[in-house]
Amino acid sequence: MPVNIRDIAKAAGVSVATVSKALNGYRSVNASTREKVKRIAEEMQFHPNAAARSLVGQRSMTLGVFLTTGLAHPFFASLLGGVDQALQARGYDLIYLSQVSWRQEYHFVQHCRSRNVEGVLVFGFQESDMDFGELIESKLPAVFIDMDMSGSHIATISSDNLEAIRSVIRRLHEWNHRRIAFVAGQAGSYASRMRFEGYCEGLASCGLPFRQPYVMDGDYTRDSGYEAMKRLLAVPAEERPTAVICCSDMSAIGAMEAAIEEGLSVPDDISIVGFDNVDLAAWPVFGLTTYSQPVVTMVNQAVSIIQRQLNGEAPIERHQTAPGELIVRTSARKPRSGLTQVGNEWVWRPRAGSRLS
Amino acid sequence: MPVNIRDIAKAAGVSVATVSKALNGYRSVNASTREKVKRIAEEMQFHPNAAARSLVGQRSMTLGVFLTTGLAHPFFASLLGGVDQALQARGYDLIYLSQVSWRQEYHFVQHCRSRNVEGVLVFGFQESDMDFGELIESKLPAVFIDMDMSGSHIATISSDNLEAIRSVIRRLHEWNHRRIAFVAGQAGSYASRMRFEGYCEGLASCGLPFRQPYVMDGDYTRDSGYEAMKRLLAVPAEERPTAVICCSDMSAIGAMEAAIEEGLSVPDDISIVGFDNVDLAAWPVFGLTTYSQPVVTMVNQAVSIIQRQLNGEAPIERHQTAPGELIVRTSARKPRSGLTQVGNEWVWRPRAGSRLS
DNA sequence: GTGAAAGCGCTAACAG
DNA sequence: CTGTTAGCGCTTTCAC
Repeated sequence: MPVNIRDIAKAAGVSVATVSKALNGYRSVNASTREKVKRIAEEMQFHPNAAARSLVGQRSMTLGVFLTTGLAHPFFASLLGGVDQALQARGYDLIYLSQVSWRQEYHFVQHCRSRNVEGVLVFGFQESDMDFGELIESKLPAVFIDMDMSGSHIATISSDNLEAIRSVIRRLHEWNHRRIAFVAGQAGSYASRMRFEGYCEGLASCGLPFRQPYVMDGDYTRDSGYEAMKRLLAVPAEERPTAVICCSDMSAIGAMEAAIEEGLSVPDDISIVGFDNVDLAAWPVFGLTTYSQPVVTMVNQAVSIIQRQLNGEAPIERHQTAPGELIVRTSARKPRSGLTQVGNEWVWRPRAGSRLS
Repeated sequence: MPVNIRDIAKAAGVSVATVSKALNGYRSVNASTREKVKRIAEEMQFHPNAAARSLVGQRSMTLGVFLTTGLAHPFFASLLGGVDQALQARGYDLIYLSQVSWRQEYHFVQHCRSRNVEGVLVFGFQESDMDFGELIESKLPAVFIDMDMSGSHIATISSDNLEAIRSVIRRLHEWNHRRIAFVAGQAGSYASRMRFEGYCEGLASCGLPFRQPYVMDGDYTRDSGYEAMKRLLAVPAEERPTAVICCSDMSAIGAMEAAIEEGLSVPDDISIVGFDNVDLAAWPVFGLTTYSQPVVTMVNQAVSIIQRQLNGEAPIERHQTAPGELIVRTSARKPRSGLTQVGNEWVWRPRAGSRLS
């Protein structure tokens, strides 16, 4: 049923070799025959068989995407969407390699090879309990997004987590916050580690003391944010943080719920900052002030890296970083009240309860 | 680098044909040689080249997934996750065909052919402005999820939208609701149409009158739910609905926000029911009572249909339907107050405002 | 500038 | 039961 290269060779009165060359834009074929062939191919709706192509050459024009955490977290869904766009623009197709295929007995890398996948993009926050050794040792080009890996054919790309949190702290400091807490992401995840470093550096650069009780474990989920906030508030009012930075929007939302449940007003009593800027963050109920990751840029860089690797081009910047920006909504903002200067210090003042909206 | 069928033929001291047959479980090959070949293949970590395989036979072992709406809506993300699981279990790979590839000049169907995709799964609520004609006319097996299509190689599968809403209404009726409103999904989407029918039938079967002002347009988004509720409440208190059924969880959440903003308590003043049971619905802030779609069942049915079609098996049930269930949380439940019987009728009684949580 | 032919890795006749 | 062989649709030398 589908038309193949021989059909169009026949129609154009040339050989299959010429057709192939013409279609692939080789300069060795006469301009006029090239145009003719192209025109006929167009007319006959010819589309080369990808299997045949990848069988002979190496180019399968497919990239694999491996999501360690699945699609439940909206940020990764949006990353996947971005990857799709980037690939589409370059004529690549995307094959979705789920975490299910990551079984000891199966061999992820072999799967990629058998599919002639040209490279893989890996993201998700489940890093610690996965073994990427085989992938790293293989010569399969891979880009890890917001993960910390290294190997000869491996690159990583991330938003500038360090500077992100530093800038958030600077901003909070400008807004007179002096007691700033941090809710971490999944233990062992690179992003969380970097953001924690940014937290420490940010505090230092603003001359604020680091206080262990202001650092909470988490795992990027709503529930972890909720629990973290409950614990943060379980101290005398004057010791409570006035601002909390969370490693994800989901945990920030959980934190917000907990704060409100405790009768606090956000942001007047306590400011909350998220990370990612997922759709949810913009909902009026949440109005989350959050650090927006440059998804499109990151994803485009990732795909470019793989392409350059495949073309054997210039030495690759092993670790690339892209800047995002703080989106200020209502969960953290220049305070109108709540923080009061007492002597030399800004302190938190309990206020009447208020509503989410 | 990767080992091929010839390598293992050599190692096993047999011909490539024998290896191929052994590996594909043909009964015509001696049990002992079969085992031997399999063992060696295992040892040498042989994985057949998918391109070669799909070039010769028809089986590419890939299914395409076409998401008309992208991944922003969490329900579709979870459907995609389900598809992935189902495919994994059957040894299929999933190629993600985004809406971007749906350009007039490109030809979706050709793309599938060139990739030797064995069949496609289509879902998303953007039906009206897409032209599936080419796909339907092609002999490419396709299953539409919650969409209304027909054609010789086309099947559709959906949750039982009609009965879903009928059952919701029955339940609300048991809970003494008499004024039940409906917030539609995207105009022209099959699911929304069916659910509206269910709404009408449900009302009728409970002996409740249909009132046009209780039917609101929508498009499955939070914003549309919010706006719909605002309009529903813009009437004298005694005419307001006491329960609102929304065609998605997102719009239900928007509706909830609007109700609370108007000083109503959910569910004491007004009950809200969603559809889909996405993760968000279970969050305590929302506590959404919602109709849970049987994602796993639907997706498995969809994949099975395609497989049977490929195997030329039994006539296919053109339209399959799967039952879901109402998940009762707090946004709608057996009322504790708020609705009061006056004479023969239950009426809504304004109450003091309350909080989301 | 063009074409004949080899071959990518595999499966499916067909012979033996 | 096993092996030989002819392709699947394409790209790529290598002659002409």
